Amino acid sequence: MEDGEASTITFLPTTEPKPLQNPNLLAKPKKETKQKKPKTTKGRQKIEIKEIMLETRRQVTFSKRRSGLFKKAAELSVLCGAQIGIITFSRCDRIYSFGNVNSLIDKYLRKAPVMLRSHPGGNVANGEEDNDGLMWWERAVESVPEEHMEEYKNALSVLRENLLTRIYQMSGDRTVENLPAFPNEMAMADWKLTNENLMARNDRGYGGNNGDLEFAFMPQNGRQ
Amino acid sequence: MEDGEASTITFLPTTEPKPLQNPNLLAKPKKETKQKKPKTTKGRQKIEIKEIMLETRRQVTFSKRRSGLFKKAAELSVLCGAQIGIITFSRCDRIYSFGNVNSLIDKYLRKAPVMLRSHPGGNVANGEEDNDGLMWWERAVESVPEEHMEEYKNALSVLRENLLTRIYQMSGDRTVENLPAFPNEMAMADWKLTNENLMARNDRGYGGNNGDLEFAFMPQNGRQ
DNA sequence: CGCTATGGATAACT
DNA sequence: AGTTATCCATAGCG
Repeated sequence: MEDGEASTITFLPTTEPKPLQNPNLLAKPKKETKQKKPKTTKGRQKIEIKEIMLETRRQVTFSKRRSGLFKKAAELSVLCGAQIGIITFSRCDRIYSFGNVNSLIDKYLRKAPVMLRSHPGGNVANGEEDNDGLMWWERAVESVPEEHMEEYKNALSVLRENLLTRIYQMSGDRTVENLPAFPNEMAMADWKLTNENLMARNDRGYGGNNGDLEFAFMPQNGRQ
Repeated sequence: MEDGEASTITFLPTTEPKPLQNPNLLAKPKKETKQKKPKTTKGRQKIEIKEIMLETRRQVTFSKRRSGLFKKAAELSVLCGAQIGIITFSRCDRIYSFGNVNSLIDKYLRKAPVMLRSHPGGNVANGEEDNDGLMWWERAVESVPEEHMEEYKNALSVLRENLLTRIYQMSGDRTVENLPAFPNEMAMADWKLTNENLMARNDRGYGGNNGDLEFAFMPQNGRQ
């Protein structure tokens, strides 16, 4: 179960029970015992997209729709070869996530790296690496020569500060991020903007030689 | 536009054109001009959930389904008062995101904080704060007294290292995170697991006094 | 990008 | 949890 071989769950067949017969005239003989039931339920009605006030109903809807959302995400991922991660916090702050969120967060943060304005000598685009292939911020403090320690500390301080404010500053680019506190109506507007293809970002942002040093969480070698 | 007041876009009305008439007997008189069109298109067929090989078709599907996914997410967010963030990388690594991803990443990372095993003196759960209310890692390097500089540096080094490995170590809890490289079939299995309510995490993880120091990106005061 | 037919998600009810 | 009737997302085409 360590490498996610899905063990015993049959993931693909579950989506495709595949009666492998003529797909038309699907005489679904389910519940033959009570085949006569002209109109018992009202079926699915249209509901208004507004916060559900009744607690129980909201929880049921949350569970159902979350399942549906994750299923759609899985389908999209498979169909289009995309990586998708979803983070969901319920009202009472229970977290439900889908996909390899950690890896995606890593990738996401890497896409819009923090700019380090001061760092010890040179910039990384010019190949200012250590001899063991590490960027300066990856090196242990002990390996920094004493005469560079001061600026190293400064740079590290800036790095740390950038890191702390990272999350709140990344919105400078073309992503839709200017929500005040996500007051639950903004989601629609968010999707509205999203739907308008406003958030497509193709900034490579890595390996660029713009002179500034870019910070990335993890260069290449994920330590598994 | 700084505080995300959504400016001129009319978000709610757009979702609800709301004919505000009797919702039944919706005689959709669309395209009255060519009302006779017995069967022109084959409509929607069932497709197999398998990677679409034809490039153009895959892109179209990606666009359509991504829109649908984001719409569903928005609806879920509004209906249930949940915070939802989606990160999507297309095959060619274009990123599309939904929701206040930064804030959610912050919250997500805070839910399973990095344990800092060594830091200068005391642990934060015991209220080891600076007099200006900052945790030690938030303080500038310059404010660290000289006699503590050495251990400060060590701790900062550990912090940085933890930060780098953060993303790959967080999977120790009950989240489904053990995907090898997201090889595009795992998504289904992932959703399968998800669907089984295996990823509900109610670890508070914050404010706990387990003796270890917990690291959080940003304690409380997001700088706007 | 629009249209249409249909598969599938799901609100309401057991 | 299971069922069903509805509604909506969307595959396949202009």
